[in-house]
Amino acid sequence: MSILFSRECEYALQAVSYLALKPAGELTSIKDLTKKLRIPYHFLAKILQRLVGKGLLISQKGPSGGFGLAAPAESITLFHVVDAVDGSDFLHRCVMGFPECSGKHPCAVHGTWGDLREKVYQMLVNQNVAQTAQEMRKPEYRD
Amino acid sequence: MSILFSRECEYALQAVSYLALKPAGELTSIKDLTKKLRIPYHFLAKILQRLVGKGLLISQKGPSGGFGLAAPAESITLFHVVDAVDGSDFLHRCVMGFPECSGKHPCAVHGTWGDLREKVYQMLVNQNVAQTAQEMRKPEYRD
DNA sequence: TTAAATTAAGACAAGAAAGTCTGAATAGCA
DNA sequence: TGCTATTCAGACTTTCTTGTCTTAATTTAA
Repeated sequence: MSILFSRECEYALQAVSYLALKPAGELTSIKDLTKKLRIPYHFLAKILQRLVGKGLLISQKGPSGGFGLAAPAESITLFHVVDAVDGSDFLHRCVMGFPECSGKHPCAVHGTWGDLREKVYQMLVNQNVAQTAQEMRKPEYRD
Repeated sequence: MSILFSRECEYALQAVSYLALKPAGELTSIKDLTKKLRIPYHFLAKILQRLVGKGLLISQKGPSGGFGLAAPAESITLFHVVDAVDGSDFLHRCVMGFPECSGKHPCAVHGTWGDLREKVYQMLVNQNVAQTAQEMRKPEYRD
């Protein structure tokens, strides 16, 4: 299966949301993150490094080092994260996989899916990680 | 990446749509199907066999054998095909991958995604393969 | 009854995604 | 300085998906 985003992308969304919960400037170690989220340590490390490379996160080595948002949480949308990890091809591909499907040669659900896809896009663009962070305040995520 | 359905599922949707174009009862060989759709022969064979197993298609061996729909095209929806191949987990999973996300502990986009997902479901249920078959009448798919 | 055309079945291979491990680099601190 | 905690980088492994191949079974028709 495969629900819109790769596992890596889902992890990225969760991790960035968690970081958005911390005061700006505070760094969080991978160890801390894996304790809250249930994401394999080394896999998460790789994902965070990639997000640093994309400019979404900053990092610092050494004791009291870790990762933090590179910009205010309000300014980072879910789409920024998705685009950095999975890219945005899903906004263009035919849902039935027809290579010929396009505005000129639409498949049977081209229009319907196009509308829905646009709404998914709006959802991702309108939601910033300060908002999704609220999720992490729930009891399931507390120490 | 991963746009909602697996490659196998996309191929299944295309193949069933193509079969829906033929008069009821007429059988189509794998060779014929691969000529129109650009799907690897043996992979398509495997997919068709699975659809026979699921009761969506019928098959017959030997010369002039092949595959055909097991029911009237109007009665087979896209959802029947998707469910047979990929299952319907995508109707339940959290789009951000939070294991805890549910009606009781919704994530930030739980509601928004729930609405969109329901619309995707409606799209699949309301579209039968007689309708999607029309797509295949277009010049790109003619001999 | 034999030959040809087809599906059936399942082992195998290649590729991609997910996850693991190790060693190096860096930073803080005693 | 040297110790420790951390990220960085990349090779490696495992698992899943996608695709290929081979052989058997079935059907039709000459």
